Amino acid sequence: MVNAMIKNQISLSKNQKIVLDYIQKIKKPVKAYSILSGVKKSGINAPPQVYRALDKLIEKGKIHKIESQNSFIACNIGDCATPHAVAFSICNQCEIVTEINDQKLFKYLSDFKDKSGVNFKGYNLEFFGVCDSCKAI
Amino acid sequence: MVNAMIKNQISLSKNQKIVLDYIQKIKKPVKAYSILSGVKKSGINAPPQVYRALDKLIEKGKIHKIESQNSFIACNIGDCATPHAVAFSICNQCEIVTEINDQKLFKYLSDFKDKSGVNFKGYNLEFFGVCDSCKAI
DNA sequence: AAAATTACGTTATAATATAACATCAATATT
DNA sequence: AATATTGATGTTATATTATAACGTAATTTT
Ligand SMILES: [Zn+2]
Ligand SMILES: [Zn+2]
Ligand SMILES: [Zn+2]
Ligand SMILES: [Zn+2]
Repeated sequence: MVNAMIKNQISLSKNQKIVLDYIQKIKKPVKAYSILSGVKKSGINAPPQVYRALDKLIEKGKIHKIESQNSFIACNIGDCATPHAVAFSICNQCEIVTEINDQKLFKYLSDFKDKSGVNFKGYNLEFFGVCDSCKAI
Repeated sequence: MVNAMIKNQISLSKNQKIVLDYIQKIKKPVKAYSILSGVKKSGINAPPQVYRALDKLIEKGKIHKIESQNSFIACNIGDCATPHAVAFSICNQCEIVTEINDQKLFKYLSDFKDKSGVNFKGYNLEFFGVCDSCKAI
């Protein structure tokens, strides 16, 4: 069906919408159990409901997991075409996370080959430093 | 003291040695509670003893944490000068992890500046793909 | 030697994540 | 339309990962 392709790009289930709305509202990375607290009033009661929604939202490129923090953040690029090829900067002081959208960096990493010539489908890059706001203090 | 500099490079406490020996023996990434099981016979009884050793070994560049797996692996480069500037390849099928030692990649990442010109002290990069052995199957 | 720092041992608990199972809803297949 | 398949939900329980807190011991610095 023609509509299937269009629909697949955007269709989110009820719980997925609830969780995504919450994550997008919070501008910072947020942890699974904070999400659970935040969406209890919307009828989500238990961890599996949150984790299932998170998994699907990651697959669909709507959010990303910040591995070094076990936290989740809304995609800042808009439905990342490649949800497993992402880069972030993380402030060591305030722990704010910013998704990096740099085509040159993406190309460099996508083209990278290791010493045996193996090229990789995806990558997760987390930069650590001190953000401008924290530097100013 | 002059010896301090020399000593600091290598000195590990008793528990740190036990944990490092175990991780180096296992060639694959290993999880904290597997380490705990593996070193119980050496007199380490409880999680905090393992996690403390892990923290110090990371600081000292002897091991690295694979964030996407919550696992730990011995440094393959030899006391990484910058324990928080590391890159790995991870096979999606067998989950084997290889530390990448590529000066060009390191320079590229160390020199990287984001859009506001901020440069970062460290980074953690995990590439995902299929390793040669798994491709052969 | 005294003080300060680092490491150790132990108990308990916090925080993160998944297994398992029953049910419901939407979508394809016949 | 009935049936099969798939995806999503609700729920309980449990597994996995990690740290808090406290007292003691060893080591290093002054
Ligand atoms: Zn994104
Ligand atoms: Zn900051
Ligand atoms: Zn290393
Ligand atoms: Zn493999």
